[in-house]
Amino acid sequence: MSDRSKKTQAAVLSVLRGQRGAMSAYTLLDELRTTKPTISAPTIYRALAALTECGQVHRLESLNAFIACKDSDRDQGSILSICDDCGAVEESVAPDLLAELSKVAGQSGFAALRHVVEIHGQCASCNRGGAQA
Amino acid sequence: MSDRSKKTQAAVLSVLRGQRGAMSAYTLLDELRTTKPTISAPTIYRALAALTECGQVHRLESLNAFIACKDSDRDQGSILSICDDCGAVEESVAPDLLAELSKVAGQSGFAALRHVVEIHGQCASCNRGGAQA
DNA sequence: CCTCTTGTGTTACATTATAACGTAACGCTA
DNA sequence: TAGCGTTACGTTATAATGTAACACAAGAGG
Repeated sequence: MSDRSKKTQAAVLSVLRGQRGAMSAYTLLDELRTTKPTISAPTIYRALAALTECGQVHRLESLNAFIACKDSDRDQGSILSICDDCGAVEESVAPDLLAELSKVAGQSGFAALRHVVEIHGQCASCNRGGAQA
Repeated sequence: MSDRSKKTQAAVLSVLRGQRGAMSAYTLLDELRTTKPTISAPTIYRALAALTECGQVHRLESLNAFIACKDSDRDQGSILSICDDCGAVEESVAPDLLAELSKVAGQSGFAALRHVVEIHGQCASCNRGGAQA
């Protein structure tokens, strides 16, 4: 993961950080191609995999999209709140709750390794302001 | 949703019920084509949408796959435990926990409408038996 | 039987994701 | 800086997932 890959990852991260919401891999690709026309889908996916692995990027499973991790909640499972109106995503950290989830699943002997917790709804401003279709 | 659609949905549900784990839409399609060769992807997706809507089928967002709802926990959000080794999926119901999740997200004014809670790990038998790659 | 509604099949395509492989860049050692 | 091994990249190709649009057919109701 030496240097070139770090540069790719940095570029990816930089684009993601410049977005208010989540981006699909191909939107990201289009964006990156404006500055680096030869970049390809596999490269993007490799970078995203590495960034997700080390907790700097979250994959939104329910959107097939990606977002830069805002806080330093690396390696702690996050709770992601997704506004279905404006696309904004908030991160929350609540290790106790995730532990509770593991416990519920564990009642049958299930050993939890990774939590996917995504909450769809309306963010504060969309909720207040009424529908912003 | 009259009659024909119910038959399609019943067929889809029947196939899903015959599976131990989750199925992708296209696996389902292949399966259904053994008895009804003309059935098409859009039809499958329409049926899955209706069944998901009314709580008889769960969509596994992190797998892009579907599974029949086992219990009568309709319309209550489910916690889905997915065994990464054998593909088995367990459902748990814990309304209190989902409410807690809503509360955590709600701290910023977010209004939760739908919870996606999927836990990856190992089921009891895979965990006990060691890796069954 | 005729018509209206509704779901279907078809076609076509968009979107998301990855396998495979040769090559170019890098990093190290001397 | 030359040589060499490693690693990530670009390319190509394709797999997998999902949906828009539209004409047609099946069933419901008069």
